[in-house]
Amino acid sequence: MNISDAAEITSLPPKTIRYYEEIGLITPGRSANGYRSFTDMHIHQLTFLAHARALGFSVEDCRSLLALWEDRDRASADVRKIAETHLGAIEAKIADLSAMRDTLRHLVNTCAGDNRPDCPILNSLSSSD
Amino acid sequence: MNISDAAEITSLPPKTIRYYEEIGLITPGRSANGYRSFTDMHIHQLTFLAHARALGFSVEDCRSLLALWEDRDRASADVRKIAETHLGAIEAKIADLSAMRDTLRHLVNTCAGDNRPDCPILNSLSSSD
DNA sequence: ACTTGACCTTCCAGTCACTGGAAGCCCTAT
DNA sequence: ATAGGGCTTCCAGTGACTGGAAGGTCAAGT
Repeated sequence: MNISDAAEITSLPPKTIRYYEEIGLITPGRSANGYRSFTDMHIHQLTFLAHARALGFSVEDCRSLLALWEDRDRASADVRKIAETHLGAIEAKIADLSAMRDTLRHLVNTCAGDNRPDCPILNSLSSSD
Repeated sequence: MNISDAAEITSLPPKTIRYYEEIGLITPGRSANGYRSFTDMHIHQLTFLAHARALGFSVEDCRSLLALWEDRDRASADVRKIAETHLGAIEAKIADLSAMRDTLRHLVNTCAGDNRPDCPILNSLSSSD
């Protein structure tokens, strides 16, 4: 299977698949003409990677998760630890963004948004407290 | 005022201040010895930038906001538009992250996290549906 | 046989907003 | 004179791709 088929099946761009090979996440074979050749195993790996990335895991986390997935002697605790750490990071990011959202919402709501220059948004950004 | 004083006052790293000059956000003068020289105006600008960045505005948004701030004939509508767009982006990001968080939380909660290899997290990542 | 067009390949550069580090100049205090 | 700290510039790296150029390969149509 060539790269565009793998791309279609996994919904990953060909560029991304090449990148994953470059950083050693997958190692597809090569056909006689030099084209990458993807087997079902590679498709499974790419699907796994796509799902993990969609959950926001870093590529390095994905590397670890993929290794655990392929290790029949893994402990689920190792997987869970990675997931918990990531979950914590996501929750922290949500908290940060929520604080920004609240502040911004307030500022947007108090700004007239007309032709006049007075603007609580700018006032807030320039205030030193 | 030298860069380390400006950095302390604004809580911005010296490197960041140099970067802001490099990309044309600020244009501090130079002392005879070649050191950057920061006036109150620059401190105000840097403070403004630090606040805007803390609210998640991109550097390019910051450039626009700074220009509006310094334009006495601005329309607050222009400021508000930038803020609204950014607010929308933040809300979208929160929605994305919240979906990830919910999925991850569920997976983490259903994973035993012990020495056994069975792991709903890996099962979920490898499932094709 | 030839051409067209869609594939595929590699390699280089750019994204965003810094951040680290090296090499070297400047200033003050001892 | 020297030691230290602060300042300068420049280069490279971060994460995870993404765009584009230059060129090889393949199948179909004429």
